[in-house]
Amino acid sequence: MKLSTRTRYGIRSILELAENYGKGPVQLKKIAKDQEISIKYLEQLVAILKSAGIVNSVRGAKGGYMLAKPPKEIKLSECFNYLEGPIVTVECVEDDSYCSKTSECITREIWSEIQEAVMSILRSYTLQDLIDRAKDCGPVHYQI
Amino acid sequence: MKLSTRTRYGIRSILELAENYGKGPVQLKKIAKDQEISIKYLEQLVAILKSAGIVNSVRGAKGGYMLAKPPKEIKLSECFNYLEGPIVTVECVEDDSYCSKTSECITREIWSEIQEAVMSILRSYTLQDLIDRAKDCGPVHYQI
DNA sequence: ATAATATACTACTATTACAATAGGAATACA
DNA sequence: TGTATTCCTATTGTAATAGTAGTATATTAT
Repeated sequence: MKLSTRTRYGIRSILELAENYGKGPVQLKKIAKDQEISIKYLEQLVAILKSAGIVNSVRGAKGGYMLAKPPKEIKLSECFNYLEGPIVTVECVEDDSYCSKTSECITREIWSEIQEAVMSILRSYTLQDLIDRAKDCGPVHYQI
Repeated sequence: MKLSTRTRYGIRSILELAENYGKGPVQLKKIAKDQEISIKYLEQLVAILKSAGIVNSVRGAKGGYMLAKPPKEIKLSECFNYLEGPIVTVECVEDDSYCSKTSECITREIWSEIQEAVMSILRSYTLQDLIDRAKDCGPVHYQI
């Protein structure tokens, strides 16, 4: 149950965009340097976020990326879902028809419970919450 | 964040042992058949549980495996930890020295929170709870 | 004793998902 | 026109998971 680098890098990048919300596009070159991530790998991560509608892009010179909505309106759960993929501990939790016994399966209930607990925590934070808390405690560090 | 088959098969097997607690050893041959798992693969999973002290074994003809303690005294969290490995969303959650910024890192707090939520759910169930709930709702199904 | 049954141990192979690299096309600005 | 940037897609590398195989060792039953 380790987070993938896709999720870790992706969220670091989103937070950098959140800090710069309203200040025009941020180039991948800058994010790559700040976060010490390969720019080519970053391109792919950001593509996921773009197709998810979380970020917008401007092509060409002076282009870059920006959040599609104010940080206050983006929940951590959204970002997580697209980067890490839907949290599915076991298939049957999402797909009733995966197994004929879902309605009577005890373990399935527990995986559902866990999944819901994780999502509920992620839903409770917006990007704005994160950058605010960062400011409260001094310099911004996103080591996720 | 999908569970490995190691965890899924492992817990299914443990539950079968829990059902048979006090009735002498259960052979892998039987578990393998009941749960539709390769017996050779099962050997390895059970070896993990044995070295963890969760199950005991009896060698030779009429041998097999059994829980080392009553189902009531085995928490799901224990089994999970040994099978899936410790839940570590990011390294820094467990290892303060992993990063010099842990004390000021906001995202780290959130991963800690999630990790603790998952563990607390797993800690709240014993194997006995699971087999009891199974009996409440009819035939026993462990499709985990 | 010997045969049958079962765990114990160790090595190997296959498959998959993740991580990262690479090259070039399209777009926009100056 | 040249430079900076995103966009697209193919390829490769790497590590973890999943599964197979063979043989050794212990116990029971005949």
